[in-house]
Amino acid sequence: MSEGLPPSSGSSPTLEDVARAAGVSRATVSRVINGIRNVDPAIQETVKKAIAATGYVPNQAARSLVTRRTGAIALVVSGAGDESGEDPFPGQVFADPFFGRVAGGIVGFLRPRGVHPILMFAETAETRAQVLAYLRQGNADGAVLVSTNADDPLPRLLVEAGLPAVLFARPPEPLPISYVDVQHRAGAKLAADHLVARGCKRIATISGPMAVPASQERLAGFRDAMAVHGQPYIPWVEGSFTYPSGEAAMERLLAEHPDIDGVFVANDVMAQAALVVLRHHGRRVPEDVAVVGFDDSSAALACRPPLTTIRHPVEDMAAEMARLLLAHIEEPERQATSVIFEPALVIRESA
Amino acid sequence: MSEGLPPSSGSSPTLEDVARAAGVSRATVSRVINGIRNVDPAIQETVKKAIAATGYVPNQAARSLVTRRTGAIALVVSGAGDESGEDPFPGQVFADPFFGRVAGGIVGFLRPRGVHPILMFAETAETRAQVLAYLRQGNADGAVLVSTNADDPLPRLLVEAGLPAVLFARPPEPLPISYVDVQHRAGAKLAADHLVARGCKRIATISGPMAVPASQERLAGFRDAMAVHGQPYIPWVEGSFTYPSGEAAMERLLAEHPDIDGVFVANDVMAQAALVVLRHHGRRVPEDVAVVGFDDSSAALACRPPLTTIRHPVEDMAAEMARLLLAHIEEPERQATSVIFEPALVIRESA
DNA sequence: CTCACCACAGAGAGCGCTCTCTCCATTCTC
DNA sequence: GAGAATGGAGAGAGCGCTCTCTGTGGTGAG
Repeated sequence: MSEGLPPSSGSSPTLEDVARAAGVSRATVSRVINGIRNVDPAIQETVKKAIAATGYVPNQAARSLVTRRTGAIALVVSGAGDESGEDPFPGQVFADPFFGRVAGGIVGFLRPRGVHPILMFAETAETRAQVLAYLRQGNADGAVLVSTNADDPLPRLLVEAGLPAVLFARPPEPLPISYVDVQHRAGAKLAADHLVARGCKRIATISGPMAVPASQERLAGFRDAMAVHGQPYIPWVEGSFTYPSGEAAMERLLAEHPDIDGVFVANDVMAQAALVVLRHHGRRVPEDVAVVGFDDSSAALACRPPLTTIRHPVEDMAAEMARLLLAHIEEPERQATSVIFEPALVIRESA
Repeated sequence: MSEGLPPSSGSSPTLEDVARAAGVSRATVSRVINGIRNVDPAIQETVKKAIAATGYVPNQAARSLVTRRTGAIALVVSGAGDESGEDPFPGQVFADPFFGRVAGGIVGFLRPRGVHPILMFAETAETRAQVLAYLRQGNADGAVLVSTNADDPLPRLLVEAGLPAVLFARPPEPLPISYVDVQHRAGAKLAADHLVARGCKRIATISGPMAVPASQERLAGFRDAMAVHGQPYIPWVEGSFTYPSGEAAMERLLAEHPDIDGVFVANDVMAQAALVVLRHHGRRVPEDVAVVGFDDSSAALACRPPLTTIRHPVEDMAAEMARLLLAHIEEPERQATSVIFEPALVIRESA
């Protein structure tokens, strides 16, 4: 059939092999593969047959070398800022449904575009350097960064290195970098308004860690809205977004304010814990104490009773992050932008 | 200082730039970077200074082109075998704590070795082809595969393509491919023995989907052990490892066998649902009904009461998968091997 | 003193691809 | 019907790196 020798066995066929099989030049095969420019339909057909016959697959490394694109992006979970040499692996990160939703949103957007995320963690100075080096080596074209810590230096490092990156949540320090976020204050206001509308009189709140800007916003938004309702003083305990911290916070709240009849908890995981503590103390939800969470994560549905919460469109936000990142990669001079999402009240049974 | 021109601004410095700055050849710089062979210590020092001065970072694409290694591996979650053109993105996969543990174990092992996993999903014939093409293009050196479905064709496709791969769980059809697994039968026996030792007399079980070999094994192991204890007939309802299926299964079990006093549930997520249903029906756990789960996932601790369960060393298994994969990449002719882990009973409060 | 040997460093050939530039054959314009 | 414009294909120069091969100076053996 073909007059060329079969491609040297062992290694896969190259463009050259296909070109020989099709009786055309390397350049023409390349054009057909990349679907560009003017190639005679008949020749196109011949080339496609040759590709199928040889079982040709383009070599990504060779392609990247000249295009300076890898078609991969890094999904970086950046964190605690533990500056010791130690590098405790944050296995629990994956356990958080929040991370799962982010990953899901990103993969959902990228997959149809043939881009796949490379999972990376950066907890220490050393691993941050690793991430930076990894990107500068051209292993990925850019990064989507989910920072769990306010004083994470990675966003700044990425900007300084001129690497395309998009953040989840507004960076604490002003930085020319694109990000997506949700209107935390507006969400907290929805919770406050709902609790007040329900008739709750003695309302308290469990916040997230004050080191996280989102926590500050939710707390401030909640307080502001409650002040508008005539309640400037709100009992408040700080949690850390984890289940145990939610338990502890709710216990403390009940001990200090046994008469509360409504609680706004800054995320669903802590709210789930709060529900268990309330039941344990014989409080009925929502009859005795109404509870509103934040996030509308899978935890909200696993709660008994199902949790009334503030929907945080994490998947959409994650998809938007991916979209912004691809845009920045495509157009390096593009200005940093922010995309802010609207939260929404989701009424279930806990309030 | 250096006599060469500064590297052309805009693009990053190359080996050539460093070589010029150090006054040596490209080959020598390459030797220093890769830490091989005999290079005069004085020259080594000069080269290192030049690298620091120029801010040189090796280009991974160029390196991959000649070494035929990328230093990346694919973490593939392969699934439902939905052969329609549709490709419903399995967002819920991430919600499953099991997946999180696998990812955690793999990242924990790979990260210190500078390897990062590329997250991929393969649910349809089309996406399976995508994964295969991705690997053949040399985007990753091999794959670690977590299959959620028994008749997943991907393992076979990987073997046929001669791509290094390691599976989580034994493949249903015999295949020359390495895998890790746990002794499901032995784990189920631990559960059976524990329930019997507790004094349970009317024991039932909720299994996983029969399409999954692990589910079959757990059920068979449980039945065998119970038969040894003189109870050959065990009420049984099939679930699908999800929370709602656990709810439904427990409801049905209670309806059909209201007098049961012990249940073995084939995973923790369904056990969590079962606990809620039991409480809802006024059954005390473990006083009225003892419950044993399987996996020892994060769900086990989130249960009230905390779940007695069978520990499935998922993280260790995932790390072993990664180890095996790197070994196969290193040594392509290596024989396929299996590594089977021991389960263990973890006694908490539910039984 | 000559020769073999070793330790190093440089030269240079690719790895497989993209993309510009060049060239040729048409078709169009007047 | 001559010249210009245009569609379509090939030639060839790299992209940045690794690695083999070659070359050279210094050392030990005979």
